[in-house]
Amino acid sequence: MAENNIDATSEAPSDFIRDIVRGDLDAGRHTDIVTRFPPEPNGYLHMGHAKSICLNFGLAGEFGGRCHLRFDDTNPAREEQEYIDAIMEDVRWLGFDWGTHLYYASDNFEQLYAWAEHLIEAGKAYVDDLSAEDMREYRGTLLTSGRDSPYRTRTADENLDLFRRMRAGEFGDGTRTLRAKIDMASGNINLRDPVLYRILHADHPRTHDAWCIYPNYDFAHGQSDAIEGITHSVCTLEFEDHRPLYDWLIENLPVPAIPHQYEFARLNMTHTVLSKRRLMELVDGGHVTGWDDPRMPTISGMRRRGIPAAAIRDFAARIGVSKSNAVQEVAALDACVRDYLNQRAVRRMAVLKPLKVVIENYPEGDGEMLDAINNPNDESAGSRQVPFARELYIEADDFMEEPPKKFFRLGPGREVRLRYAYFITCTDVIKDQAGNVTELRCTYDPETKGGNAPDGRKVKATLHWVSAAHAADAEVRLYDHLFAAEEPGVEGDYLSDLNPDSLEVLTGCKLEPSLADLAPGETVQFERLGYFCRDADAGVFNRTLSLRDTWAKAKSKG
RNA sequence: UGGGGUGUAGCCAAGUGGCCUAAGGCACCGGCUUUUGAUGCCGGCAUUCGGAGGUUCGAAUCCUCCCACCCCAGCCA
Repeated sequence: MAENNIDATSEAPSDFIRDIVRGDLDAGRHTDIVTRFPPEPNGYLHMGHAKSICLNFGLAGEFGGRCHLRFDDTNPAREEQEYIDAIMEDVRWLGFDWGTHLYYASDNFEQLYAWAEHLIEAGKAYVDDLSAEDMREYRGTLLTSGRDSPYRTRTADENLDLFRRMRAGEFGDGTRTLRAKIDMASGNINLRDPVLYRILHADHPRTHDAWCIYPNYDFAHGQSDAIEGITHSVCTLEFEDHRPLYDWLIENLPVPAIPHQYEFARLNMTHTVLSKRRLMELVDGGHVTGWDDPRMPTISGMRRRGIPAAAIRDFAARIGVSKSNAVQEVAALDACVRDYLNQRAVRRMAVLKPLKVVIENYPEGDGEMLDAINNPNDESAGSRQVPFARELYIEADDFMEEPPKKFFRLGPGREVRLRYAYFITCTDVIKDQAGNVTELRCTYDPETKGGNAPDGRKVKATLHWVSAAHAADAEVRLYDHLFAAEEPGVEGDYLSDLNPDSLEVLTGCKLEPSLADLAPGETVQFERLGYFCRDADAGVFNRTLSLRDTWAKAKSKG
């Protein structure tokens, strides 16, 4: 999969954000657009972030602008270097490049501080001594307006003095804040004198102990946008009512540029959760093996699971961007993964639940090498040699002693094709004491080498197989939805919706020899089964996704 | 009468007064092809756009009222 960067969807997406950008460009409001992806380094990136990354970098790419990667690192209490590193790796893996435009909100701390003093001098910000509890009380409620803090009328000089002493470390955490002086009666709670700075004696991953006061999101984000020259600051819907504050700060500060904020609906998907808080709980609670557990909707989890970056990009393009709260079915993502892998993944044979087969009329000894096509959808993928011999393994599910009418695989007396090999007929069924089928005795027709009968004889099924003597052993991990419920947590605790069968570990699986040298991280198709990815853990394969299986569906319907 | 949003098929989503008796994708249902019961191909799938009124020759698109759902009361982002 070297050409992971080629997207399946070629048409340029159209949505309200792109309409706005196009309009701004056409009207000459901007000659170049600049966007940004602004993660807080307090966790790993997930599918929801992927949607945002594709939007922001996509916009820059489509309209000839650029997209910055900016860490919104204004809360040292929960940010870590580990997350910064992981985030950069994930964005790059997704296929995007921020070039030299890597920024940190913390790089702006000095400028932000100066702007805070500017607001104080203009009488538009004040130092408040209210405790968090009192401030909540003064803020009012959704239905009632708030009241002015008793400290709201301090003079600019007094505020300046206090604010400088806050920076100097004279006060303890939580004892004072810097607040914008806007309107305690506003219907928009974000405008009821929002906190701009808080005291936090904490070690910051980048500035360490240089500061003990930190700007919060509202004071850092828009101003960082202005400093970087961001033209379109795209965020999610929950920030919609922060926009008046965003604009108020931009208007009241001598910023070098005027950015604008636009909001779109965040991604929701069935059978999973997309919130850093919950994903963190799954990791900390040991419900998964880590942020990169293949069942996680994190970018690292999906990567380990074998999902190609191009499929994720295609998914982002297909679902579009809107303002309506929507829940995407995972099936839509699955379709993107299958589309991509069907075209690109090389085919191999592997038997997950082996059933031994002995071809009684086949000569004993080394056997022979047979030619097998690597990808019927891509001639350039070529072919390979697969060893065939007297003793083989076939999939246990491909045999039934008493096959029902619609089952057309192997059964006593039946003839089927072994892919790229021969037609075989089952002549005898060997069982153990308990009556379990342990081995099949078959005969083959030497005339059918390669898989076709010269007499035109047809067969109803083609089975995958592996030569017993040449097979490599492997552990294969089968994954299912992490959550059994479509929307975890709609009723009760979301953890109670965890799917107890989300992981099935199969050992003693038999692989064709070429699979032994597959590179970790590469996804291939196991014929008739699905797509599988070699894990970094040698000898382990993760199932990316099964193939569509109309037989299984028909069977379950009865 | 707190503020801000959203409502188009099972799930997404185009559409911005007349080529809309409403794109496209996913899902689903048929048929054909097939050395993967995969893939591919063909066909089906909203006389209707949250509801009710109104404006207009003409409305999913404009107006009014109503209904439903989502977000906001962190010194988180």
